[in-house]
Amino acid sequence: MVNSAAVGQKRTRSWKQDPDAVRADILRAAKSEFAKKGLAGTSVKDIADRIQTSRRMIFYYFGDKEGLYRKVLEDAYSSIRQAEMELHLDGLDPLEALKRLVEFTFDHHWRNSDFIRLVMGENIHDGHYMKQIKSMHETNTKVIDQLTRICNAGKKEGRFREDIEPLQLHWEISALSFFNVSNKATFSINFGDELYTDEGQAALRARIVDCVLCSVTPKT
Amino acid sequence: MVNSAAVGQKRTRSWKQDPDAVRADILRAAKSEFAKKGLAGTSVKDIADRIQTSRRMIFYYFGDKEGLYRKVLEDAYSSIRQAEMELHLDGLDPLEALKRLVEFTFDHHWRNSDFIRLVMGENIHDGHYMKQIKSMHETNTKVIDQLTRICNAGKKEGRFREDIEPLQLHWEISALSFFNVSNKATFSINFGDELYTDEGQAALRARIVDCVLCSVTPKT
Amino acid sequence: MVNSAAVGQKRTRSWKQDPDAVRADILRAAKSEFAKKGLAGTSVKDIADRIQTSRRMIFYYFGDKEGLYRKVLEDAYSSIRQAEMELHLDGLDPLEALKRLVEFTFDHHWRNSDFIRLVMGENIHDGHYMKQIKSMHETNTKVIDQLTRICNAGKKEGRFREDIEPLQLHWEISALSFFNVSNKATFSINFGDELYTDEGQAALRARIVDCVLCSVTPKT
Amino acid sequence: MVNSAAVGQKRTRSWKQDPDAVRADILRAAKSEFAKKGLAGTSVKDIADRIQTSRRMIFYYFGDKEGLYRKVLEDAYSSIRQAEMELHLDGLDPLEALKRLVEFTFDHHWRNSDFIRLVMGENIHDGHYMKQIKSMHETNTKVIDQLTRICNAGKKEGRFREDIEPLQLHWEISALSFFNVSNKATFSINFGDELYTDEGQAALRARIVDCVLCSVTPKT
DNA sequence: AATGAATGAGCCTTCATTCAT
DNA sequence: GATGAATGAAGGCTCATTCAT
Repeated sequence: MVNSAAVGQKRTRSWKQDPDAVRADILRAAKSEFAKKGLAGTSVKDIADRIQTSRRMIFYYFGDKEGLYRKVLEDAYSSIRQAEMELHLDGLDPLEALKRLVEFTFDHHWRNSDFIRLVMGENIHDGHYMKQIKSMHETNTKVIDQLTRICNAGKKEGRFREDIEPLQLHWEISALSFFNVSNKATFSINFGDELYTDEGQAALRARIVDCVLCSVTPKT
Repeated sequence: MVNSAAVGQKRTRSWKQDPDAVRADILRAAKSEFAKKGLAGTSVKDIADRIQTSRRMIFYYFGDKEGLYRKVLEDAYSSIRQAEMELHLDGLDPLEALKRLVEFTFDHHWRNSDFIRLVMGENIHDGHYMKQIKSMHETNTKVIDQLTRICNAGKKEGRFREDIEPLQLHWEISALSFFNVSNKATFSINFGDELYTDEGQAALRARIVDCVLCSVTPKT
Repeated sequence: MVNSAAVGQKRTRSWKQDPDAVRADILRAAKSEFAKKGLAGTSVKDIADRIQTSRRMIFYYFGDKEGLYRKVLEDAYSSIRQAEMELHLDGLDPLEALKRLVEFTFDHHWRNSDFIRLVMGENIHDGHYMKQIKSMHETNTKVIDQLTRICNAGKKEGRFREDIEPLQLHWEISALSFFNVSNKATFSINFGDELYTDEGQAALRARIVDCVLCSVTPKT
Repeated sequence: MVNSAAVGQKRTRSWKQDPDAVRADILRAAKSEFAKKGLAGTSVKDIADRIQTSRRMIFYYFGDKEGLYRKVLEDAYSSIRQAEMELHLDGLDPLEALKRLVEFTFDHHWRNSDFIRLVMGENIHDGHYMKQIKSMHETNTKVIDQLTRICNAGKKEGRFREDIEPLQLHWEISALSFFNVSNKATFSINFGDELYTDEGQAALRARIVDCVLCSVTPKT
């Protein structure tokens, strides 16, 4: 019982090791665990047990638990931002561009709930670990730049209200898309899960597109 | 001397205890700790050390750590819902009522960040502990009922779109108000804190009121 | 094998626990282990295994390994100094008093080799932990005061050289008595153990008494 | 980046290696580390990190940690003994020869505190590792032979007491010279550092020369 | 009603060392 | 001759919890 886990299972892979593959394995498992249980709630053993590696390897590659966590966080953010950049919205009709951005964000967050949970965890820690990641600020300004271009185009055409702030707009889109995933559990418990069925999500998606577009449109 | 901290867990108050006061103290400290560090990240010792009580008392009054956590969660929710009920919106102009509800929710979440964090924690656990609290569902339907009355009044007057769903509307108000608090840390790190100054919050508040009202208003 | 130590032996004492006895047990075992293997070389498990206690108790009573070490060190010093104070040398003939002090120190160090080893360990750490013990300096000045009184009496009678410094004298007595114990092992290996037989020690004892007395006596 | 320190163990020198230079580097670093922290207190990583080598190299050249420690110990002793042999005392006036030997030992120990600390460490281990070094006994008898010649000369001239034992005399000289370095830290803490200033050391040096010479001189 | 003492299980981390080329 | 990758075992310490009064 005591030693069943420690001695019972030998778990060295027989196939020749590829360090990068091991690192990637660890990162994948860690992302999932940290997302599900937070930094404090996840034990290094939980992560090691998910893949064919010993706990020792995690420290070998990432120094310590927090180092691993930081790397997970960094990777998660950068892949999100990269995806955002792959939308090519410049040149589109401003309202259409905005619509696509909202839809993309909504869908993307929905498909990347691990990322959302990671961010929730960070907010519980007041962003303690994110502050330590240098690349963060730089990466994130790009998304605002993109939105600024859309707003400027929209304002020039008179299709956007003059007082629209790109940062506020990003906040609004994020809020609606983020909350949809972040609070799924408690919202379902409190109010039933009708918003989280396929139809519910489709309706919600349409609604928030509507809401955002409406909010930027000048009142006649 | 060396071990004063270690054995010092027993440093209890000398003055005669009031059981209810001790319970309340524990709950207060626990709420703050759980909010700040989550269930897993908080140790019973952290809580005991904040007040003049021994760890032992926590088990005495609440059975175990999860029991305490559940109680904290339950109390937090019920006090939030109670506040919502103290708004007397019936009879008001529907748009005015809605405006007040949005403003109230926004302000209330802002002032109760511990509650927000607790809810975030629960969502990380998929609402595991909230499911165990019986009173939850019942309490929460009231807020929907309230909104339903507002919507019905609004639709009757032709001031609200016919396709407005109270549940979606609650979701929308919640999303905007919740995210404002829940993601303050990461949003600030990523985009600066201009949205979180007094002016920034005032602007945001006005904006989401505008956004919600706009989204329920029939298009001309 | 792995679990034989961990699971095999249940080691709760059946007789009612006396906290002070447990503390004392731990301190005794720790003194012996730290003396034998130094701070780094001793594992908390080594100490716990010597007595009928779990590793956990050591942390319960002493906070951490260093806290225990500090306490061991403090106790060792204070009991040595206390013994020194129980010699009543005032009023004796100064040379006789000095002789007795040398003999006492020599014998006492010999009988308390754990103390000597503890001090050696501290010196390897540059006295790092001893510096943290407040009581040290105060306790130790007493032994110099005692020696000062002897010197003053001796000088007044013209039996001690005028240039004798009590601190140097203490250093000299300590050096000879300390080294006898501290370097027993290496000295034996290098030069045989004839100095460490009963006869060898008796001769050495006589010799250092002679040496010290000779060194304080005025040259004719 | 995060794990640069952890995986960074491999940061070896890029320039073509000279095996002897690497060995010497390792030995130098190891001597310093073992002296400062003892065998148990020193980790192989500590040593590797001081020089531009991987932990791996230490095992490559020295087999294991204890092998390295033994080599350090052996080298330290042999270089000390070698220095002692380079004094050419034969033919000098016996008292002068003895004086020079005392002064040399005192000075030499003072300048080689790492050696002293290594010996302290060995004594804590009861000379466990020194016993395994074959060359030890042989090397060390030389120093006694030297002293025997001095004593014989002195006795023949009637300038030394007849009962002086060279081994005891060596012990005495060693004790005073060794303790001066070995217990510097604790002595300073307990009694202030006046003995360890330049003046203090000069006075002490003179005093122990005096003490040793006095102790071998026949009483008139 | 309240508490001091005690504890098994588990935590993250570091250790010296070896495998495999 | 030299090295990057990997590892079993043990390290100190903290955890939520219960025993016994």
